[in-house]
Amino acid sequence: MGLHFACQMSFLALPSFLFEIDMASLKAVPEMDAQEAADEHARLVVEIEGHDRRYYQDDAPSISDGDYDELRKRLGEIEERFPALKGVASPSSKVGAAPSERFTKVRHAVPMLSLANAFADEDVTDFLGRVRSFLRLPADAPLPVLAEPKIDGLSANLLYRGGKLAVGATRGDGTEGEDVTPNLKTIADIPEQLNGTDVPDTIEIRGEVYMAKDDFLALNTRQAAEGKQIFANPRNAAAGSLRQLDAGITAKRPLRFFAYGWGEASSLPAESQSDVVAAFARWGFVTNPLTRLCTSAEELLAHYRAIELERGALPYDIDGVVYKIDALDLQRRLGQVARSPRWAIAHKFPAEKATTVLIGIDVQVGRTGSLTPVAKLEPVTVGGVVVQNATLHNEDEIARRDVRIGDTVTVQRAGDVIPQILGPILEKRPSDAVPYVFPKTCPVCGSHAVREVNPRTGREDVVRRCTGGLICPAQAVERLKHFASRNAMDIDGLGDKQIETFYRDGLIARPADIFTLEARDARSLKKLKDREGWGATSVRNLFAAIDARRTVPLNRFLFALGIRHVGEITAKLLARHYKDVVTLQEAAVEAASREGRAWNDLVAIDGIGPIVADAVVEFFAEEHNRSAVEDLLEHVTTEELAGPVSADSTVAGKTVVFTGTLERITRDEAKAMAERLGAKVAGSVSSKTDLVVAGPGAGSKLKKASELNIEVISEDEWFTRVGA
DNA sequence: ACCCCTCGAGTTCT
DNA sequence: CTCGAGGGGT
Repeated sequence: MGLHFACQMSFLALPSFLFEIDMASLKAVPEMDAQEAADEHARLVVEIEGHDRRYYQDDAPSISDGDYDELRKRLGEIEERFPALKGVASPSSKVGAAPSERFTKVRHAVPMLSLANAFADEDVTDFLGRVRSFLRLPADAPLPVLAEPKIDGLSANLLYRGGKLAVGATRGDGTEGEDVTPNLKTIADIPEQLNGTDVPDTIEIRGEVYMAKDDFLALNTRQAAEGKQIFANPRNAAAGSLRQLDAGITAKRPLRFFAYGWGEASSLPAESQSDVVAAFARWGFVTNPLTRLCTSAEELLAHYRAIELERGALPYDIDGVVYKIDALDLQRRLGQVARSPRWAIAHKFPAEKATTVLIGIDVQVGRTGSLTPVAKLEPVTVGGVVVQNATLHNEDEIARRDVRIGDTVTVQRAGDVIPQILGPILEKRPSDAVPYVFPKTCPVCGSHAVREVNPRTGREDVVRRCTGGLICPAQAVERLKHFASRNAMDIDGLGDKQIETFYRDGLIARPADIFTLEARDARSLKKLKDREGWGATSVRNLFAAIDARRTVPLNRFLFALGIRHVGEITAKLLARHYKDVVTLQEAAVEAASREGRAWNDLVAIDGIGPIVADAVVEFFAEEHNRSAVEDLLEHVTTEELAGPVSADSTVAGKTVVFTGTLERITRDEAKAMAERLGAKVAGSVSSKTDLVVAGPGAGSKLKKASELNIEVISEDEWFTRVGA
């Protein structure tokens, strides 16, 4: 969706007010009038929900448990005095009796990870090679791998306590899903009670909820006959059926379940993936019959091809084959990278392709000024979804593929999600089609758009950027969206749509304007609540959401500024090193001269090199950026980044350096292990290092450690210390 | 001087 | 999710 602005939009200078909220001592509840109570209630709801989200989803609570309890208590008091405020919108309804309109969120005890993908045979052999080298297994050592079809459904997590189904949830974002227990209980393949002598006290069973193909067709026939919604494919039908608020409806839908894995478990009935899954079958689950234990790459690939041949004849949809290292001790040693395990991979079937006509190319302007071409396509169904847009990435990509407007092009959904344009079908090219000429000026503000030259490589950057900066309305809007977005300032109710209209109407032009919105609205004749689509409640909620972010963790604030090359992680690094914005700004200004300590300090931070440091320096060198930050700080207080709240291991929060040859595990394993225990692994010894683990052959790092008086231990001592 | 991995930035659709 | 760039190690 492109932005459509009147091209010559004047840059709006908005009055900036000093604004202070009256955070004076809270009134005793009985003295409040209904309006005050409603206001405070709304404010508390937003604040509590924000904390909940940070706690459950981001794993980064920003207040103490005690303070959080205070907020909940205050909310309870107000609701007791003004029961009308107890609504579905209140987080208190989660613990209260009122049934929520949505499903309750459930946090998975062990996150539900996603799998890395393999598309070619080579990716599979690479995977096995990586596993062997990570584990230091010789090429001829046996390495059993379990292969099973990847069912195209939705994964679910079933928590059994004492053998009884306690909670069933969807995968959600992997960390937190929705509680759909009553719905899952209607599925015949899901036992409510597990039978067996080796059933653990507590175990989370994981598997796939799906709908068989013929059941899906029958359901659609029935739905059509009753004039109800028909589903695009079995997966959508399964998802729609599972997420019914009325479990009675789910019961009438022919859902099935294959068990294939587990999350938290108080104990396990076996020491290999295949044996544990076999135990699931004994306990009463259905497991997939095409599961096979293989011992070589050839065998895995043969099984893949066998399944691929049988694919059409199978009673359910599948989109690939999953390979899992069978031995659980090896799985544990392999651990995980980012959010997928290193011991499993999904070998996908080739993506479905379709052809359609390229009817146009839009150019979007990003917050950094980047011009991104987006293909406008004649709508076409690919993999069960109608695709109308597809990114063309950049200028070079269009030239490389030589796609022209009017061309018939091949489209596929890569990794099953993002549509990709593979290229034109030349035989179908209209005779008058001309090569696409990428605009050299910004389509929104008309400024020159240039490809910067990378100072390191001397090569041109792939992206062309609008040089309009401040005067480009598209950039201004995108920056504001970024500022308010969930991982940045996280201002609820100030979404993309709102920002676009507020900007267009001159209400918000710069970040600081967000925080003066309420005060200006109070004086304005044209009130927000009179705008179309707005009411008194939504305005109150918005102001409450804004107020809730008048204090934010420094890392969020820095990320929100949108400094080039400073994303979430780098913002955290900066926040950890400089305890407030002013300190960072002073350091950046000082570093501009490259004399004195400031520049060296900046580049010394692990993860920050000259390019990133330069971006920070340049940001604060701009007068308008400094004044934007200054104005923001009139309204926003930053707080220090809370230290990593991690496992109570002895090395949690410590910075560890591994050096020399490690004999029991590889370097990668050591790093993964330390990180699992909440430690930060650094590459070189500095004053920030807490612990050095040295193997034989350690050299300069060991010397440096003793100079700095840092504790050095051996690999064996490391294992003792972390209790492994 | 390269190679690998992580991070940033941009994107689609339900 | 994917691509390219940046950082850091070899």
